Amino acid sequence: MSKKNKKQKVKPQVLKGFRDYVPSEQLAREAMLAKIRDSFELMGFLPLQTASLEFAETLLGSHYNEDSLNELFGFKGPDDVDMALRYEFTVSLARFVASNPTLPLPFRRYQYGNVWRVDKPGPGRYREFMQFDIDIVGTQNLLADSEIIAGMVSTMQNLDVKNFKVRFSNRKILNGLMEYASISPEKSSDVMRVVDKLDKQGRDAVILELGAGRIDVSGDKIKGVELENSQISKMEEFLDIASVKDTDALNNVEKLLGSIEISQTGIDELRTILINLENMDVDKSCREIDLTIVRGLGYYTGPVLETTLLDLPEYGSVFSGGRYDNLVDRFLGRSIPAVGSSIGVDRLLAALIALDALKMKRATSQVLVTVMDKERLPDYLKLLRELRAAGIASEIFSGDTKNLTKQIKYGDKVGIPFAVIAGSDEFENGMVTVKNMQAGKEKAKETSDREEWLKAEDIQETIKVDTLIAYIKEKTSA
RNA sequence: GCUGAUGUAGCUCAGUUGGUUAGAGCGCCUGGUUGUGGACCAGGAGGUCGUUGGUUCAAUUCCAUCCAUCAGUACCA
Repeated sequence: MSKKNKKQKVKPQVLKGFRDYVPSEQLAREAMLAKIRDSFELMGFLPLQTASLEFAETLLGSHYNEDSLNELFGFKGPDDVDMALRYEFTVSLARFVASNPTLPLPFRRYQYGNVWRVDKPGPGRYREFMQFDIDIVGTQNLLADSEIIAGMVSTMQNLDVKNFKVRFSNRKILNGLMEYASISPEKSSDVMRVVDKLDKQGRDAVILELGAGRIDVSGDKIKGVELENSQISKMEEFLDIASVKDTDALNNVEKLLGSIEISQTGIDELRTILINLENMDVDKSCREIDLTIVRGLGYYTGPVLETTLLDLPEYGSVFSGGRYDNLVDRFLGRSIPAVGSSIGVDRLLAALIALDALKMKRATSQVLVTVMDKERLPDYLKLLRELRAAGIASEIFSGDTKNLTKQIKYGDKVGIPFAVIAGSDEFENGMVTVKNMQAGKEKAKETSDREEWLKAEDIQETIKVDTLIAYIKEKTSA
């Protein structure tokens, strides 16, 4: 058949939107998770872990139909059950709360893990990705909303993210706006969706989409919401004042919508939150009221929250949420109010890597113990054991070669900062040689002569065996 | 989903106005150097030219199709 007898091979490919995390990325990711966890536990949040798979009906609720089944990783599982991978944690949290009636409320919990969505992948956007949520369930007290916002700011700060802003608004103001512009309930979610694009597409595009629609730069037609001109001009009145921030924005919107009860409630709530944030001493430069914030999700009922990186706005919101007072209804038939927010861990990680804002560690080992003389293996293992007992992460060269060149090359490639070398020269005198790989790397830049480089003195030192641990500790702490 | 662009080695790309053995740089492997990384030197592995079909004496090259990737856009519970 074919010219060569080729072995049947499986292509080593990953699914669209899925990915591997190489060790250096995973180390950064786990360091990030640890910081987030610390931030939330400092605020008294408790960990919860729920099942990755849920009944399709649990996840989708009233959306449980054919269309929505295509939008998630759903399938017929064992025992003939319709099930799906979770696409967020909030519904699972509601399910958990509904099935644990003795749970002390308010329940402050955090949860992190993978979620799965059938979305088109983009920069920092995957089909399997990690989210890290905080929520407070069982209270309408705006202190909860304020705590969530404060937690968002402090978490971003603990992650050493420099240039970010938590922006928030209130769905109640928008609900009143729908009333003001006489927009029917059927159209209001479409209108919200369009207004949500203001940031990305700009005011002109939004106005067009509220009316007859527009044609985008690629020539693609975008359907409009088909509002009346009178409705659109009322929306414009709002958009004009929405570009102003904080107290001024609230005062302006109060003039426009204050006569509508639900909007006034929303305005008052935001004022309360502002006062709380002030008393909590949350850095003003890290948060602001922005009345253009909408959030696509339909289940939000009150404050809505978003966090953007000012240096990378194209990554979208990296930490967002809001108040959802009706989600538990699905399971209980009565309301349990809740508010929460969620970090897109992988999106944020991708953004921070793109900003070069993370220290990327490559190795966990500080020391590589090389093996030159097989007869001396017990001595090498003793060194290794002592290093580890002293809390110094170490590994012995576990490859197949005795060739020292290759062992050192391995240490260089994987990024281990120190190599311990010992042969008969050292053992007979109770000594050991420690090579500083980083110093060697710098020296290599200065010299092109091999002999000179190998003889360079400050790259490695031969010291007494019993001073090895103190030596490494001193070098690594500096 | 829609619009457009692009698919040649692990990566970045060149190339063929259709013609027999498809190239470069980087990376990788081996040796120089089983007591030392980088640089250097010598050698080596690696390609169904994205898929399938069509036109042709002949297709990696032309045409169609599908698939994939990228960008924009839509949807996003």
